[in-house]
Amino acid sequence: MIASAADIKQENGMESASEGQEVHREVAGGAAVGLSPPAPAPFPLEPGDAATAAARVSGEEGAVATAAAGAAADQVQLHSELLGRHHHAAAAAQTPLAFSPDHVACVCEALQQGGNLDRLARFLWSLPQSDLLRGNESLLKARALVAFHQGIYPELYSILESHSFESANHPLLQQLWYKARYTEAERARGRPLGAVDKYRLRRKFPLPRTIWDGEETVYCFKEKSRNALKELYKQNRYPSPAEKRHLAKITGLSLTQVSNWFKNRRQRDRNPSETQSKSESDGNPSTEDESSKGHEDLSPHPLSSSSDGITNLSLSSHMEPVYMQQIGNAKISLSSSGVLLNGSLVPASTSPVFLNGNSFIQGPSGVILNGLNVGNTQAVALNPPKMSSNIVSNGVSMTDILGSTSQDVKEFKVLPSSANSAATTSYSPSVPVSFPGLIPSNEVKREGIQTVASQDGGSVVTFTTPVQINQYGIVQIPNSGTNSQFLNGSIGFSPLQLPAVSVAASQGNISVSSSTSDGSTFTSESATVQQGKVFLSSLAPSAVVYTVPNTSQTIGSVKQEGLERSLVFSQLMPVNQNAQVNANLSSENISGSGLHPLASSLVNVSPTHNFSLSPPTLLNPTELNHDIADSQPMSAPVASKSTVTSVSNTNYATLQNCSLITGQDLLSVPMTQAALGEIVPTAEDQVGHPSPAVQQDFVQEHRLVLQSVANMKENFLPNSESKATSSLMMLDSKSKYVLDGMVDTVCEDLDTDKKELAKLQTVQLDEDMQDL
DNA sequence: AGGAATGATTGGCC
DNA sequence: GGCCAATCATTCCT
Repeated sequence: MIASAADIKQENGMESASEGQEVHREVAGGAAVGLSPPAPAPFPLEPGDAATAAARVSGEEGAVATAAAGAAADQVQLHSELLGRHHHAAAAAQTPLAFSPDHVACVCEALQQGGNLDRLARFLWSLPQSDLLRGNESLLKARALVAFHQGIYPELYSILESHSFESANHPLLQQLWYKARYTEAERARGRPLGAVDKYRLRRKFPLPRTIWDGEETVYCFKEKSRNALKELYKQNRYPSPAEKRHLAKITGLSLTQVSNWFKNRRQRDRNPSETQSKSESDGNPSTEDESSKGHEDLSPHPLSSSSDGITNLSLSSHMEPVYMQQIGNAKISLSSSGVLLNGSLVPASTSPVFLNGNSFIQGPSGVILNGLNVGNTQAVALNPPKMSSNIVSNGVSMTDILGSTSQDVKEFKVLPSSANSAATTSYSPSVPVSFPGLIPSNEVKREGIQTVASQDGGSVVTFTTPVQINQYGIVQIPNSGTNSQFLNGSIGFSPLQLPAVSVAASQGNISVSSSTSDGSTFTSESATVQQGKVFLSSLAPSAVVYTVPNTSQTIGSVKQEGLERSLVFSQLMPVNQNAQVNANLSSENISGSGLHPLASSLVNVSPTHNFSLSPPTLLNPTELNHDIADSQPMSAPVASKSTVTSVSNTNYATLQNCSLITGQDLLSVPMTQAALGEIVPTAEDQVGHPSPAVQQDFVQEHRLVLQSVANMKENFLPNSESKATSSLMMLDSKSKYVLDGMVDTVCEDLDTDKKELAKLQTVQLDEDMQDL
């Protein structure tokens, strides 16, 4: 058994859990079964028990079980009973399934969550061979668990190596892998293994790429995480709690780990004699201490960028940062000489800030957008051209987002990292996004100089003309560097604050308006893209499409009002006032380890953030002919601290697939079965949208809905076709996760050579429940 | 195996 | 609750 966090770390190189409680919970949970000493011999299998097993799971875990899970279990019971009668007959293999593979997967998940591997084994035993061979990931995972439990390690290795698992399942499977190796070695040696022994075993038996994103770790920390820490350390040796949280989220580390890192770092810098590794220290003491205070005020995410495929440009009006999501692979170059975004220096030349399509942290001089803030309100790109491993899995660093791409069409995994790390929802479309052409090489020019002044004393970013969006979707803001200001003692740019920008897309047109929501001093301007061109025109300040209401609420340790609040939106979604999106993938609230590793495929969505958008005046909802019938009022408070809404468009078609949400409407999140996995596209160009499993508790109070509006096509997308379907699935009874819905959106663009897949809108918000 | 590098923990202080 | 110094434990390299 894992006895300590260190052990966890040991067992799973990818995992660095510092929070002992979480670790133990993990051990005590689903993983506990898997990690317990394998049964010496296969337990008697009684096919008839499979039903009871499944049923009992839902019953025993009734406290958290959902009706859906129960129903599934019932079905399983029926099925199992049926199979049980005929199991030993040759006909068993031909016995038609009483339920779909999804149901089977659901039951597997439920049984795994329940921790009863014996029953799981019996259930697997009861399944027809054809099902077992089908390759369902949940089934494979279940088989791996059973193999481990039964001590059939060769089979375990074979399973793990034969299928490329979703990254959400990696932590668990990695533990199985290592634990099996350890156990084998222990048996061979006849004595317990020491730390060094285990380490050597890990080196000897590296994880197969099927359960590992390939990202190397050094001392348990991934290099990207380390770089992010170093970058911030250079700017600020004493990050504020908010910054730490953000950093924790972007790095996938726990808050404790981040704090420890800084603490150790400071200590070892103070005592160079102890450690020769002074090299990391930036040797710029002048920027060290004083920067922290200012940071705290400004750090909260003016500009954030999520990894692959999603770019969040924060255009904030004074206290209300707004994240605007870039499309496709668009890059935003703020200056030629590099930009320090809220405390992080971003050399533009060497460390491009990839908004939408690339990691925010790259290279040795990683890019931290908005300093630490990326994490807190981190938007999650759902439509990255290529998805990387997600941050969300237990103990898996969020920085994974930069990493591997799942082969699978859909990869949606949200698992809190074991140590309060950030949770991320990611969605990887199977179809590459063809961004070029999305925005015609025609210029998007912004003429005139716009100066943005922040009322809260924040940084001011002045854009000199022209702002251009080239054919590659790169937004170029010349001379921005010269106008940057040093804020908070930070070197480089202070948080980028821009007027709120509203974007409405219609039939290839993009209208962008920026204005102040609250009488801010920002000059209102609007940009309209028509037929490939973007026109920026001044608008009355009142003409705000996207604004974040001024709320004076402060959440958590964030003292600055509005700083924690951020709105991330894409051109896709005009959102009206009162529309709220509460989607919080909170890792801190729900530690990955606290969750049963087995439930790794489930998505945690916890409510911590919501955003309120003021009604756009630029675009009249009626004009857009939006029709959102399924909208539901949200019970969540309108004003919350941090708000992150991320909607990603990666292609032109996506832009067209806009949804306008009116006042009381809810954003509906397309839910697919992430855990159960198989998204069945209805059309060739249809992209299944992985949907986060919403934490049940949260779902009750907050409905996160991403909704695609079909109506848009009439006005804007004559050729596009979108449809949304929703379904409710309950994934597992124990983990309290609910697959809230499933929405498949299809967008077909006839204007393009290739049909574009509609992208999933995602909302990821994350804020600590603890703060609440 | 030894030692450096690094993350985590402990106890004290403010 | 955060920071510090000291220390322990693990990771990594040789």
